[in-house]
Amino acid sequence: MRKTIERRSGVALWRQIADGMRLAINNGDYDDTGMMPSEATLAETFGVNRHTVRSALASLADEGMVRSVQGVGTLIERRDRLTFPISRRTRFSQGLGGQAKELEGRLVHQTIEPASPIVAKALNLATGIGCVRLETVGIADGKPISAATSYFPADRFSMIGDVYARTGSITRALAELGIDDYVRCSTEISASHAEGIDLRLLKLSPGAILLVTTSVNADTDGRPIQYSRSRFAADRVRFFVET
Amino acid sequence: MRKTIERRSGVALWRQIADGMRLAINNGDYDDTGMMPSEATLAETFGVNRHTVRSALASLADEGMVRSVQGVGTLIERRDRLTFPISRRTRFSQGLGGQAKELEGRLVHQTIEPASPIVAKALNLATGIGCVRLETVGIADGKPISAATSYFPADRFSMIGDVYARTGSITRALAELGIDDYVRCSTEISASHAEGIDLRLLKLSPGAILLVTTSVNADTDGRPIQYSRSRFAADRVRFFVET
DNA sequence: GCATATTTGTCCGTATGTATT
DNA sequence: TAATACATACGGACAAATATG
Repeated sequence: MRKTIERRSGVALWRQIADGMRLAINNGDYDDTGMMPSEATLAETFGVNRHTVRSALASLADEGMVRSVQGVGTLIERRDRLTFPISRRTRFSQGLGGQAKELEGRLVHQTIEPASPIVAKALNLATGIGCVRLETVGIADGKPISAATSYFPADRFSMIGDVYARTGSITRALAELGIDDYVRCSTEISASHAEGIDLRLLKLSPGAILLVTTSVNADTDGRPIQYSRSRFAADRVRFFVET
Repeated sequence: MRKTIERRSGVALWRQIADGMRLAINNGDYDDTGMMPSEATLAETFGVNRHTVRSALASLADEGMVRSVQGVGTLIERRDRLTFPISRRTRFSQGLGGQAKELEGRLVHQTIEPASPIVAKALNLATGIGCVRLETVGIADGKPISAATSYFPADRFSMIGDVYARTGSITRALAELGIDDYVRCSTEISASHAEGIDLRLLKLSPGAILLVTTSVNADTDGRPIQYSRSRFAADRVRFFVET
């Protein structure tokens, strides 16, 4: 199978090749052997010089995806894409049963600020009403999966940052604050290149892709309680919508 | 607002900047004036030379996003990210009401082939049963939005390729073949870099992002009739899930 | 019409990164 | 490892088109 590599496109050949190989690995293309083809074979496949393939493999090795062993070949170290169900009952920490051994939510930052027009509309508040903003990172088996910015009405949830920091879960934090149950109203999904702080929070390399969800959760009375924008490392997750 | 541009990352600065500006345009950041800031301002914002900004703008002009006029500035020509609802009633040609003037489905290729294990499982058939495979492209206002590979059981839908080629719509093609109504059972969503034929079909440049959906449609009796893998140009669409 | 500031377009040269042989 | 070719990025200077008062 001959891959398409474009020159003079503003993307270095080695990066295009690295992206292609990462895709193939996550796709399970090399699952039978657990190894990459030889550098010579890859160079032939992509139609480039072996040096260029080596640059691509070095980049993948850098992010822990593969490991090259002299005299043996290039071993695949990691291949995993978690499946997140999206439904009325969507929670970060549930629905992943068995897919990850350890789940953790970490509070990066919290502030109280007046609601912007967008946040106000989503939470059904007047613009300028105080909101708690949480910056959080979701971690599965020690690997950062998502970075999220969440807004809660400050009148009802002024303490949620502290509780979340202690419990590591929005669901548990809301439970302590009297919300036994809540539902996902809507989810908007898009994709973009990772930028700025997300590169660092999610330990991504430039050019990496984010799956971005914008969602609203409401209590059982239908009152909005949380507006979030979550950025998922696209090569680690997929979403599943049952309709 | 200072954007993060990474050097020595394997992605040319002008491309990172072009991607950032495309994102901002689609995000509506410049809607008040309908123009980009001056090249000098952009160069300052991104912390690069004006020539580099010009390369990025040239690339955006190339894809019809902006148009530069000497002495005036750089005008925004197009700003569009279609919102696709995902629900039990998901169809390409519906739910886009008003978002695009002209919608079209084009048949690229069709074959009849035995069902692979994955296709067979999705369509609830035995492996090896004949299936019609359609390669299609969805076009809105003359711009390719999605490329899709669809499988239908050949016994019931052997003619669907021809009907689709004539009608330009899966829904209408199924209607002619006796399926008045059908529902979306499940949708899986992921994202990856565009590769190979998708670059050409969707007229994308390397490094572009795809939103990939894998879905199953069934008739009203619950029998699966269509299994599809659709690749959407991520900078032209978003998905919306109501739950 | 005129002068001036602003903005894009084009040219020069130089240094560095990328890819091949 | 070295030599080569090309793409990328920067800096500066000036021309051409447009907007403003």
